[in-house]
Amino acid sequence: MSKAEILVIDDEAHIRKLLEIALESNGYKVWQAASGRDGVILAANHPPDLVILDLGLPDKSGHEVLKELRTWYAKPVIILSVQNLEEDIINALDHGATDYLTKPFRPGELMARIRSLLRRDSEPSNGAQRKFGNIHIDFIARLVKKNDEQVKLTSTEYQLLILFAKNEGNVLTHHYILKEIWGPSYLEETQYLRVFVGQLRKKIEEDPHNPQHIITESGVGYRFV
Amino acid sequence: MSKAEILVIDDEAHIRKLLEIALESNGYKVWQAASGRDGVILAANHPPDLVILDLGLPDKSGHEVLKELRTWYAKPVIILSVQNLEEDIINALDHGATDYLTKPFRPGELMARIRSLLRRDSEPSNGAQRKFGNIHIDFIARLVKKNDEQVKLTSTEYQLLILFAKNEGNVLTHHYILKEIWGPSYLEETQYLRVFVGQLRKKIEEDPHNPQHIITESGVGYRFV
DNA sequence: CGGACCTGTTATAAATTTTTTATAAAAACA
DNA sequence: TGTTTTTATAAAAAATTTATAACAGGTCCG
Repeated sequence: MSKAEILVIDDEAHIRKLLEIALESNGYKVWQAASGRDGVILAANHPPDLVILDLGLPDKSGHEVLKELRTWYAKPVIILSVQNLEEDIINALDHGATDYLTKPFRPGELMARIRSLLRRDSEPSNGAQRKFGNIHIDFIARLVKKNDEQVKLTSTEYQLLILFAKNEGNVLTHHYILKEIWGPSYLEETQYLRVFVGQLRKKIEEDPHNPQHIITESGVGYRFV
Repeated sequence: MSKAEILVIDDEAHIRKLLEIALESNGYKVWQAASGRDGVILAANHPPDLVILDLGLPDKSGHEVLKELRTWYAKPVIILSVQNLEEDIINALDHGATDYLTKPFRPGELMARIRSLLRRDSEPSNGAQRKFGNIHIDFIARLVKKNDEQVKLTSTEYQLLILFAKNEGNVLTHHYILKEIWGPSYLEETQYLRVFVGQLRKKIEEDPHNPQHIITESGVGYRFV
């Protein structure tokens, strides 16, 4: 694999410099933007493999940049923020952030996370398939198998499963799932989600009444494991 | 790390002098303000790493200064008070004070508290996950582990734990917790808190009857360590 | 056209969580 | 010490959230 390219969007010059040094010494190619506007333009002209985005930007809030990016950009976005607010984390994750660090952070930890995200991101593309216990997903063939036998999923069910698979282990909020699958005007249609989660469970769970893969987090959302 | 900067807001010149000597001899850079107004302005122009604030100020009460600071300032604020009024202390803690001392105080104790607060503030609070002894919290995955095994928390229990974790070591008053979790109209529902603290203890404490993490501060609130 | 299939919708049962109540235990206080 | 206040815990009732079935309407396809 050639050098992974990483875009840093941060208004603070010293943070950009710090990240530049750390990232380049780890073999990444680094692009930099000092404002949200520049960052979005740069990302559009030259899509990086990963974005590091500061929430506290001068021109537009990081949340806006994230939202804008996510209209077309699918790769990992790591959020930096001075705050350690659960609310903020949920909000950023709701809008598609992949990971989250609060300043001050240890560069070593950031590097570890970047490695993990890039690894995960390159996995499905080389094999284009992943396994979750007895569930096997082939992204190219758009095929799902449970215990080696093919499972027939409808379009919506498949999208839902892919979304879960991409976020293995994390809780996905109702709002986030609804926004991703049905669109932003369906945020309150939690019942759709229940119905489709039910259908998906019937097809991929060994015992749908006692799900091992799609775990419900009451009051919050679902978690895929 | 470069010198931590500490702002002292106190109208009594001899106290300021005492603190200046004590703090500088401990390697801190000291800023001083003799009035609440000056203190707020100084803090805004040059955000310090920690604020020491006297409650008995001539122009505006220390409570007002604290409130004003807290609209944008997130770092530790240590309250000084001549009186040993429980009410006053609780009020200050309710409004975001981090710790408090009553005059006369021993400089050694103040230094110890400052060290502890600054250390905590510069810790690798990566935001994504933290450890408190045998308790491990992953904010991204919204996962809590006790001794490496997953603990299932309800939404409210989790929020409560996060609030505690964010304020490790501080006393959180009943009012403050209730306001943060249930909202400002639940300030008097202390019983809710008792029930949920009990549930949380059952799940995360080794011995719930002899809690090591969630410590009761009778008459005041709880402290998470 | 008719049938199979999928999505969206509604109704209702089941499960979980929160709130309330009661009472015992512990701590603070005088 | 005895009294009062505060806290802990269990258990109930209430409220909320979730699961599931059923069905209407639309679409696709032969």
